[in-house]
Order: sequence, then structure tokens, then C-alpha cells
Amino acid sequence: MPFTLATWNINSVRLREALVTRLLREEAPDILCLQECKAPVEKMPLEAFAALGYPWYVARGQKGYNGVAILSKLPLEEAGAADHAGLGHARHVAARLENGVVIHNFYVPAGGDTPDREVNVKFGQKLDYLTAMRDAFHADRPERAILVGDLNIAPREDDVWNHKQLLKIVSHTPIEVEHLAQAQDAGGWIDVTRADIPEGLLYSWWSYRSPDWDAADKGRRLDHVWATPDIAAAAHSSRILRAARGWTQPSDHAPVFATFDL
DNA sequence: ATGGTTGATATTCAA
Repeated sequence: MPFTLATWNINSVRLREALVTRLLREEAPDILCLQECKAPVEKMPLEAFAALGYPWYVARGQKGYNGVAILSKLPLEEAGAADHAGLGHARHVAARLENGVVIHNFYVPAGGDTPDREVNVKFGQKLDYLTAMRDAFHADRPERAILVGDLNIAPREDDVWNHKQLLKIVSHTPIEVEHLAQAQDAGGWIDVTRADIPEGLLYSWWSYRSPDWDAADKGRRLDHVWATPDIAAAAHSSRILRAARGWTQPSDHAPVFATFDL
């Protein structure tokens, strides 16, 4: 049975409840993974989403920061929540569908402004988080699994608006790209979005700080959909809903979609 | 080289 999945950094699920419900009504993915909910689970408006046909969820939250949730039309059960690198942050939750497929929803640390762990603790935490992801996938290699989320790294030259200009900007530095590649390789993860759309500039995030984001188009592809090789070939119809970046009082991220025929 | 915006919370930090 095919299902469509979307991942979206919502940047406060309480402030943008109406944007989430718009996405659920207009696009109706079977599963929606949210990051940066910025609320404890009990303050997430989960009843509103249930009323729209999404009664199933797993979530981890905390006051003010981070927070991840998986909303679903399809039955699911919780399949764990990791605290990689011991940060004590709500950055991961996993769910298992009835067909056995496990969905991992990640919010990787942004890493601060300076790409040097000697002077910026947050950058070190980001690298350590990615190393912990690598080690976890190496210890327990995933099968029939999907990984989505805001990974806060744009790995390819055509995942950013200017590769050379961003080489020293956090999210596109070579050391981050290498750490992400090691986490990806350890799980055998296939980049579903790029398998589907191999060529061309592709962005899922545009800074709030850039006026006229649409015309300037200085974006980065920070949000990803990965799958293990045993199910990656079932994926198709990948797309990024750029229009959502232009909705009223938007998130700075756009939702990323993929459909799996499983 | 710098500053630009946003959200949660508190009078700044994180992104």
C-alpha cells in the first residue's frame, strides 16, 4: 500500500498550528514529521491534528527548544527516541508502521555560527551528534527504514545557492558534510530526494534575514528524506513544497515529500 | 566586514 510522507521544520508548532492544518488539508500526506516544535508534548496541538484524520502520533518535546513529532493517518507504535551525544535535547523520535517500516525523525543541532569546535561548543555538539548517529547505525544497521528530518547540513554543491561562498558557513563546511556522509554510510542510507531529483539546485530553507527570499533565492537543502536500500527503490514523487515558505507568517523551512509503494 | 529576522522567554539565547 503506497503512502506519502512529508518532513517539515515548523519552527513552533503552537504558533504555526494553522499552517500545519493547511498542509494536512491541502496536501494530505499519510505521515507528517515535524521538527522544532518548541513545546513540551502536552502543549503540542495534537488534538487538532487528530480531528483532521491524524489520530496516531509519537513525539518528544521540551520547553522552548527542539521538539519532534510524527503525525499519522496510519497506525503506528513508538520505536524509540535517542539522546545522541547526551545533550538531553528532544531531537529524535522513531515510529513503526504496521508493515514493519520504521521511520526516524531527526532534528540535528544547528551548530552555532562559527565552524570551530575549539571556540564554539555548539559546533562540537553538532559533530558529536552526527558521530553518535554513525555509531548507532553501525551497531544496529537499519532495515526497511526511513530517516527524515532537519539535518542542518546541505551536503552537495547544488544544495546551496553558492558553494564557494558557503564553504566556511555552518551547514556546508567540509567537516560537517564528511560527518553526515559517515552517518549516512553507516546506515547504508540512500538519499531518496536526490535519487528522485538527481540534477539541479534544490533548497528546503531560506533565511528569514534575507528580504525578498523568493527573488533572492539564497536557499539551502537542509531537510532530507533517506531510506535503506531494501526499500529505497519503492520511493518516488519527491518534491519540496516551496509555496509553503510564502504562506502567511511562515516557517523558514519548506516541507519535503516522498511517496513509497510498499 | 557586517547585519539582516524570527520565536520563546525574559529583558537574551538559539536559530
